[in-house]
Amino acid sequence: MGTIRQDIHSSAIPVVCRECEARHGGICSALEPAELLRLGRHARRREVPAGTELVSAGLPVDTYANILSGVVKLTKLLPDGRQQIVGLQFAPDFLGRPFAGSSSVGAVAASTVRLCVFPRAELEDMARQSHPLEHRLYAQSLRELDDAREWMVILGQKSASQKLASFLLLLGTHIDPTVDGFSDVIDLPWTRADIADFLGLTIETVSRQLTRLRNAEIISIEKNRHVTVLNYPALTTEAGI
Amino acid sequence: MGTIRQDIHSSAIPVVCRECEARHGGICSALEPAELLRLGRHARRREVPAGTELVSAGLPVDTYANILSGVVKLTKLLPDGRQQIVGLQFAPDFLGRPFAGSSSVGAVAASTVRLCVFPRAELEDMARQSHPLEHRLYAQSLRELDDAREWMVILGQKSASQKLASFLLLLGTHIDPTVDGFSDVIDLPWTRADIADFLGLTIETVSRQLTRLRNAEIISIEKNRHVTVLNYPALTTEAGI
DNA sequence: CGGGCGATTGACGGAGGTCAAGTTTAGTGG
DNA sequence: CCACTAAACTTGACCTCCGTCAATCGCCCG
Repeated sequence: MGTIRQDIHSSAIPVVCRECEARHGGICSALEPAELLRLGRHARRREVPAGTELVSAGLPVDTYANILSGVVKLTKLLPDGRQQIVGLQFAPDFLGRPFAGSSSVGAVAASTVRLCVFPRAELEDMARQSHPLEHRLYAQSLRELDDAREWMVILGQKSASQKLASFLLLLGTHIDPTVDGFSDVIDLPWTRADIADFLGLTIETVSRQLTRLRNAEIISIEKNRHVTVLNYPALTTEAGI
Repeated sequence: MGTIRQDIHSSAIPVVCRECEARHGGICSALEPAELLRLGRHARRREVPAGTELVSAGLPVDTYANILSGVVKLTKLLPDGRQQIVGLQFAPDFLGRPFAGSSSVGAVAASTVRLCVFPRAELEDMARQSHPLEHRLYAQSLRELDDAREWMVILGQKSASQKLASFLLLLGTHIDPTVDGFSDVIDLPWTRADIADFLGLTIETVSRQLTRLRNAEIISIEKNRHVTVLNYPALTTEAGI
C-alpha cells in the first residue's frame, strides 16, 4: 500500500528530479510532488567551473539554487581588496539568502560546481505557502549559524598552526558527503590564497604551517593540492581540540 | 470597524502580553490571539542580574525566552578556559536554539536582563503548527547569520584599533532600541575582559586602544563604563569603514 | 625553452600577547 | 564619613608570532 502510493508519487515528479542528488537531502525533500512539479518546471541545471562568481555581494539576486556537487565559498570583501571567506557550502545545501533584496556575501565556486537553479520569486512564493519547505530552510540557516560561530572561535582565539589543523579537520569531515566519518584523503579545492582568506592569515603563513605539519609527519602533501592525514590524533591535538 | 475588531482581539490576549515590549517587535507579533493565549498561559517573566548563566553550552535546554530588555552575550568556551563571544542579543530577540537537544553556545546576561520565559516543548509545538511563527524565527536566524559573518570579517582581518572602533559602532547602533540611528552615548554593559573576549584580544590591548581613541579625542570615557562618541566620522575611519 | 603563476623559504620588523607593577573604582565594615 | 579591600583598569617593559618584502623553486602550457 505504502509502496504503491510512493510509486504513483514518484511517477508524478519531474524528470530532472528523478535521479537528483539533492532530491532527498536538500530542501526538495520537504516538497510534495505537486510542489516539486511546480518548482521543477522552472528549474535549470548548470555546471560552472571553479572561480565562477555565482552571487555578488550587494547586488540583487533573482535566482536561488541547490548545490548538486562541488564546493561553494561565501566571501566578504573589504574596501582594501582583502577578503574573508565566511562560509563553505557543500551538496546538497541550498544557496541563497531568502527575503533580502540583495546578499551581503558573495558566492564563488571553489571547485567545479553543479547547480540546480530556480527563480527567486518562485521559491519565495512557495516558502510562504509551504511550511515544511520553510522549516527546511530554517534548519539549514541554523546549521550555518552554528558553523559560523564555530569559525568565529577559530578566527578569534587560535594560533596559525591551530587554524590550519582545524581547517583540515573541517574539510576531512565535510568534503566527501558519501563518507560519514573523517576522510583522511583530502583534495584541496583551494589555492593557498583561498585558505589564507578563510583563516585570516597570509599565504606565507599558511605555507609555513603546512610544511611544519608535513615535517612533523602529521600530514603528507603531493602536488600542492592532495593532502593525506597520516596522524589524525596528532592533528586534533594541533587544533587545540 | 477595524478598530473595533482590534479591541476585541486585544481584550482576548493574555494580561502579561498587553503591555509587553516584545509584543510587536518579537516573535509574538507573528501569533494569533488564540496562540498568544496558549503561550501566555505557560509564560513567566523573570528578571536576572548581570552575569547570570541563562544557557550552558552542551547542556540540554528546556525553556526558551524573549528578551524584554538588556543584553545577552552568546559565548563559546575553549578547553584552556578562554572564551569567544560569538553573538550579542538585544530586545526583542528570541533566545534559544530550536530543534536541537542542546545548545552549542552558552548564554550569559551581560546586563540586568528581563525575560519572558516559556517551555521549550510548547514553542516547538507551536512552531510546527504556525507557519508565521516559524517564519519569524527563520528571519531572526538569518539576521544572526548576517551578523555572525560580519563579525568574522572583523575577527579575521582587522587590527586591534579597527576592532575597537567597529565594536563601538555596533553598540551605538544597537544598544538603545528606542533610538533609531546612532546613539553617541554608550553605557558599556561589559568589563574590559568581555570586550576582549568579543574581539579576540586581551584586556591590555583593549585598554590601550581605548586610551588611544581617547587621546585622539574621538571618544571620552568616564568612570570606565560611560563612553561618549565625540567624533563619529573619525570613528568610522578608524573602523576601516 | 621561457614566461607566468603558485608555492616555498628566508630575513626582518611591528602589532599585539605576556608578565608585572601601579592606579582607579566600587563595595564593605567600622 | 572614612579606612580597607578586592576587583577592574591602566601603563610599562619585553618578547613572540605572524605579516611584509623579497628571492627562489617547481609546475604547467604555449
